[in-house]
Amino acid sequence: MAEPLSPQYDPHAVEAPLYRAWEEAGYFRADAERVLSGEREPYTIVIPPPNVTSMLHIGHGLNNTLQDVLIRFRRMQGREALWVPGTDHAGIATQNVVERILAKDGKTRYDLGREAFVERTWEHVRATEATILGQLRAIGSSCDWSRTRFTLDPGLSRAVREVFVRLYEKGLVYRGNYIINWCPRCLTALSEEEAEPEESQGALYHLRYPVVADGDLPAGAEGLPRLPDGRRYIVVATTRPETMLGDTAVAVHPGDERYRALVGAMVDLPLTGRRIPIVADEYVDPEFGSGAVKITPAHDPNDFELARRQGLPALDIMTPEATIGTNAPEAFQGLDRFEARRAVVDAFREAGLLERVEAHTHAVPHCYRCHTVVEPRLSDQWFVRMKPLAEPALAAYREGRVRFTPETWGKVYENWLEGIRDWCISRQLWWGHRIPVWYCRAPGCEDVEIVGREDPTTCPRCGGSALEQDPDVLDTWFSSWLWPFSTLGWPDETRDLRAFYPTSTLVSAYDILFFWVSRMIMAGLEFMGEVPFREVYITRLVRDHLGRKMSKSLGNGIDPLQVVELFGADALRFTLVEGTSWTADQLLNYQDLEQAFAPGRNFANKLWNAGRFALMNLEGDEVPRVEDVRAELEVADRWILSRLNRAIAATTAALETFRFHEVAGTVYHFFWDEVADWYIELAKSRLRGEAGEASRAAAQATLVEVLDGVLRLLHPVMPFISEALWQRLPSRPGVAREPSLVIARWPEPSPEREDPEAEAQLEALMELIGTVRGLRSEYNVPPSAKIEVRVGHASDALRRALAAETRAVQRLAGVREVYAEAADGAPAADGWAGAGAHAVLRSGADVFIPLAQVIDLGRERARLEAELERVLGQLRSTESKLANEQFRAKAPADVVAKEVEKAANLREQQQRLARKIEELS
RNA sequence: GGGCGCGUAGCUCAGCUGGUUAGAGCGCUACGUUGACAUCGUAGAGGUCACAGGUUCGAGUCCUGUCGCGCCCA
Repeated sequence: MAEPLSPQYDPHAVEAPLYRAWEEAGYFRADAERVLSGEREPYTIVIPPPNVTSMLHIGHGLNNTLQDVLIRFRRMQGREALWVPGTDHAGIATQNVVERILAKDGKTRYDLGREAFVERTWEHVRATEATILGQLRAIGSSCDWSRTRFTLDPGLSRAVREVFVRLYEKGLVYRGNYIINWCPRCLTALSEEEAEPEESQGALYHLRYPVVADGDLPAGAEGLPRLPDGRRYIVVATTRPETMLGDTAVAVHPGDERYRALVGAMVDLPLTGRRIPIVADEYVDPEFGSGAVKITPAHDPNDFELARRQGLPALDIMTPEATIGTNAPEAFQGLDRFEARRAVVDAFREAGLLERVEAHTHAVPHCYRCHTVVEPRLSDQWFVRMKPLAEPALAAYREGRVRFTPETWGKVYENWLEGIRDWCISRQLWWGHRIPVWYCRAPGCEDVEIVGREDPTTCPRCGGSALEQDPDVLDTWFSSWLWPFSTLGWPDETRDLRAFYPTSTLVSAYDILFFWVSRMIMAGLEFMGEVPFREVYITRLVRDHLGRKMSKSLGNGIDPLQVVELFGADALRFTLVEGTSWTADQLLNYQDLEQAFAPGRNFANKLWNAGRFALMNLEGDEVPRVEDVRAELEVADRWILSRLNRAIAATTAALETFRFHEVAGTVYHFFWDEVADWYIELAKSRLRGEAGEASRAAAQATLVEVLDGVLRLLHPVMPFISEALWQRLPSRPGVAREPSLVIARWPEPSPEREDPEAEAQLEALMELIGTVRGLRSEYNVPPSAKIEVRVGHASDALRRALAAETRAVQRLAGVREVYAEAADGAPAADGWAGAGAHAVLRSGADVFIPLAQVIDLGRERARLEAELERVLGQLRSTESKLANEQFRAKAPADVVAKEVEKAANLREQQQRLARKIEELS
């Protein structure tokens, strides 16, 4: 060993150099040839490309750690593992960020102009992209960096264009004047998914619209209430009174008796001098408010639909900035929509037309990027017809070609697809994929749309060259939905595409299930004819300790790099993996990183020290293989090898079923509770050579074998420390060794190492040691005082374990001498005479510790009586089960047998305890 | 309004197809510098598994309802 290891694990000394070495060795690079030749089965993950807006947060830390766990696991299993990394240009978000930077110098994007602004954005993006990829490396992500992609790369841009053209040609992309979600701050259209509803406390305003009575009162108006001036009026309720300036009708339900006769009549729309009709439509809920609703087609999606059905005009009264525009009365023009609301309400009140105002909570849509209240707006936009794409995506799920874990997300996916609406894909932004559509400006060619794979130069109708490209760009998700195949080279038929598509697993948080996951499935089926991935693992979100979403504005985020800095990447990863739940978001305290991440750091330190101890005891020796010392293996050796077998099986099963919490927990407990707490302790004297060379060699062989196994199991979760320790393990003659854990073989359980007998022996031994320690503690026997222990009625297992591990028992329980009753029942030395502490073990054995000086007979009796009470309680419950004929008749035989055995065991314990109590009386 | 999920120890959470008087980490208490580790060790306290019914030989686990919390969709 070159130099002694420090007693404290220092992740910084280990992580960066190891990562560099792995990368240089090319371990993360996948080879399509090995797949195409049939040599290896592929395992592919495409990263959910982080936005290039800024650095990664802890949620990315979780998501990418889980991907790395999977990819490392499969790589070790011998799959051709490809993890495709990359980033997303994030249209609105990135443009916003750069605009904010410009704003600091008092500039807007218009000051720069489109070209310069885009150039400026590229600068920003190049910097953040590098930061992000660096962060992924820092947490240990084993991505194939040679395949790094960006959604605006030329190749991916070509894919976007190809897809647009194909969908256009199929009639699935269309342009139209529809109502869309508009962000008046970002000044762009948003998709349905990008408008996030938020509960907010608003008001329901009940407004009076006078019915027009030129001469005769219209039929049906007789029952209506009157204004002081005698006019009849109808009441409409709205949460957005300012939109009344754009009303073009009042609607009632056709079956509503109150208004039936009024349909076709006109009302005077207050403040505007306009007259609008009363129409009937099924959409109106007669139970809501007065049963009459105002219709504002240009500013409400439902009203828009109704207006189309009814052939009503739409009157747009707002500017793109959501101030009142020129279609509204002059008095309101220029007011912001919220100012206008107050002004309209005031005007109604003054005119005696405000019936009442009541508090009303409702969901108001907000821009998912800047949180401005979204304004439904009528405008020309590009859409994708989604129904034809959704149907195959539904079928793929229902036929099991794509599976969700946890499977409850499948239902959410299904639900969304069933109610899918067309997707608005145009954005009034500068940053993104320019829409590949040109319009001819020549007279008579106004309706010409030129859509093609190549930029057009002339108009196909007039042959002129007065062409103008659509100024808008495409929704970012219109490029990311192609990610699983565009990153592999599509639309070219590349070898990568053939080798690695469909990918294997997608890991994504639930908040982008609709935005991204579902759409990728649709795109995969449409353009590749196959699902983009076989399985989807949906992660929960990381929140702060108060359950709040982490956000910049709250300042409650956690920077993964800071965690790496403080505790190491392995500690970060372990904490995240261990804390992963299928059903609950993960809470982490940003104010107390120590509390949040210490478990991972402590575990790393424990690993380090156990490894350090082992290495100190192996140094300079040629350690044999376990197979070569089989005859010398002692019970502890056989026990830990058997336990290793179980850990291998459990870890593998947990990884295969995405039970990440169990992956971490299994390795943690096996290592800490069994290897460190028991095996190493049991083996210490042997490793020192106190039990002879053969015993020492057997312990060394076992120790190396167990460390080798557990480090392999640990590697996907804690790649750095596992590799650091594994590299230092001594090589064994006849054992071929991979150059790195990254590409080392994943362990498999070997049936011949299963050893229930050894497990039984160790279980009995651990119980005995635990009991003795408990009694010492009970009577405050100082750690330095060596005591005597007498064991009676020991089971075979315990007797053998005691014989084999006398020295260990002495050390671990602070025992001078253990006297075990012989197999033939001959009493242990001095029998049970004198004052002392008594116990009865589950294994049926009696324990007696002579403690004449410290024992308190009354206390001892009370303790045993409490113990007896506990045993009796269990015995009662067991016996009542057995006394129940239904139980005997209906419960499975093995369950009954277990209860019978348990009862016998408990009865034995009960008798022993009773006898001891009697002896003390 | 429709749908999904959660409520288990002071805190964060396990508990997979119903079958040990319910577990872990952190925190807490007592003791401990035993040559791997005080980022540690040993022992311990701490829970009517939200509540009420039901199914079952048997319910933290399945069903129904109630209360509380959260999310998604309209």
